[in-house]
Amino acid sequence: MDATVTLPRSNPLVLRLRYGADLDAGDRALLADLARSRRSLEPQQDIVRAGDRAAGVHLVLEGYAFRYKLIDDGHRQILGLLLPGDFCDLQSIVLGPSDHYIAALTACTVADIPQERVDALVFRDSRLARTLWWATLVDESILREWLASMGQRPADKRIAHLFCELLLRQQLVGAAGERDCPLPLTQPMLADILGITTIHVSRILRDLRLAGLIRLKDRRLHIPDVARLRAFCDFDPTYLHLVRRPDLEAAEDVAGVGS
Amino acid sequence: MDATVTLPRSNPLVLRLRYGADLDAGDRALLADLARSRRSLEPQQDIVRAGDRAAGVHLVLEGYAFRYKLIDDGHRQILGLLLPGDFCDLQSIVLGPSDHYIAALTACTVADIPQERVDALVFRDSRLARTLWWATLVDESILREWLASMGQRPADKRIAHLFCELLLRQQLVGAAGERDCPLPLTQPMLADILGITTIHVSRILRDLRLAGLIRLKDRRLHIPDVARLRAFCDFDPTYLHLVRRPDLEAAEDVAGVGS
DNA sequence: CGTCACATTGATGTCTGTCAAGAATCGTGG
DNA sequence: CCACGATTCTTGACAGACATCAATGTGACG
Repeated sequence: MDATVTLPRSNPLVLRLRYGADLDAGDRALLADLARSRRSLEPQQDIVRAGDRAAGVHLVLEGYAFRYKLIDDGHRQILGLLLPGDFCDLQSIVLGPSDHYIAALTACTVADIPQERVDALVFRDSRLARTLWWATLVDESILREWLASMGQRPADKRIAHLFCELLLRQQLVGAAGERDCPLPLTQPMLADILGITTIHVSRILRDLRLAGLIRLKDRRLHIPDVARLRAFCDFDPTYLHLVRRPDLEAAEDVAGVGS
Repeated sequence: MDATVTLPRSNPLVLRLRYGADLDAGDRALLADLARSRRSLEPQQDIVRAGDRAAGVHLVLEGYAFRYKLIDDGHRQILGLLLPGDFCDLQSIVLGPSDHYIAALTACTVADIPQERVDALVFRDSRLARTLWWATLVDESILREWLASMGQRPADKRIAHLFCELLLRQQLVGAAGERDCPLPLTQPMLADILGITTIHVSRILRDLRLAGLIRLKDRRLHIPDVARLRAFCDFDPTYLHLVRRPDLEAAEDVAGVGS
């Protein structure tokens, strides 16, 4: 619960957005500047509440956060995990009040960014526009994968798939090793992510442990053989969109980016 | 399967995007112009294939389309339905090759729009930028609701919730009445949407019919008492973001929209 | 008229949920 | 340092939802 997620040396936002576009020093400076006003949050503290008028855009700098919805007054469905470098509610500048909740999972540092600043970046500078939009689209892509997982994968592979994703996403921001990463998720949280009960999470984790696929200790996840776990759950990282595409440069020219 | 979805009198794209921003005549003309090159598709014909280099952006003008993923070679998970006025792959101008498939569900008319044209609109004109981005963000919001539904609602309420959503989304583009709308989904399709088997879909539909909540005839869905069905499945349309927000105008001023 | 996909129903099995009860862990305060 | 409560985590017994297997009926279409 209080496992501290390592702070990457560089700005996690810049680390993440490398995959969105090739940013120059000026772009990076603009991005880094967004993270100036920092705020610390307790675990479980809400960052965004559904229906609230958006005061600004929030960015996770340290720790984990998560999105969730409440269904039928009592059931909570976790909709996604937010790691350092992820925007919580970039969409609010367009959509307005959020339709879901966002809360700190671990102790967190977040940046509060005034709407207008992001707004100006998004709708004036086309390369940054592309990059910030890219960030929301990757979110959407991850949601599609989670939905596919929920619908078609049995619970054990669903957990395994989630673990593969978390290892990789944390590696992106320098918060994980080759075969291990922080995993500050309690079993009740995992249950809400996977749409199953805590009790089942416990049993499945035991089975995965017995199969030698994972090891959990001190709120860290160890994966002895990443390839084996990936094969087990049919993990294909394409949906994270981590490859720079050669054809994007051409598209950027068309859009008239040439600084 | 071959039920023809009514063509709204006005351009469905313009009808849909009304909720994204207040567009002037010039904006509407630009949007309408996007839909000039039309193409007809057979049911089940793929519009976008995962991994393919994106040739352009696709827009549904008539009929239904759907997104899906294939898991473990054989299991298909439907990730969303695309109705007239919905972009299939607006995200491709930023993300590149799609990470999922998109196919026609009924006979469809789609517009093929060259990447560059959308690209120019998105990254040059800030009001249209906001509007097109809005469209993708609503997609994302619907995905979150589907995921929540999948994780926390039992199958019967999941179907009911889907039906409420479909009735409303079709009303938006003038393709539905007060209490009925086209429903060109076969039971195997519904099964893939809900993550259950065809057999179960059949039984659940029977139960809903016996409960007097729905009637299905000639590929149309009739909902005798919409309020009752909404109550049954806890349907709250907030996630569709159909309200214009007063504070957006202010934000638009900041972004320098005032044409 | 035969084929094929869709739709319906029954019998049975399995995954996951519910109920119940301990055990382990952790933060807090005495 | 220990005690305490509060979460977690774990395990068992049982029930229910949904899957699988099988069979039959229906309708569209060549």
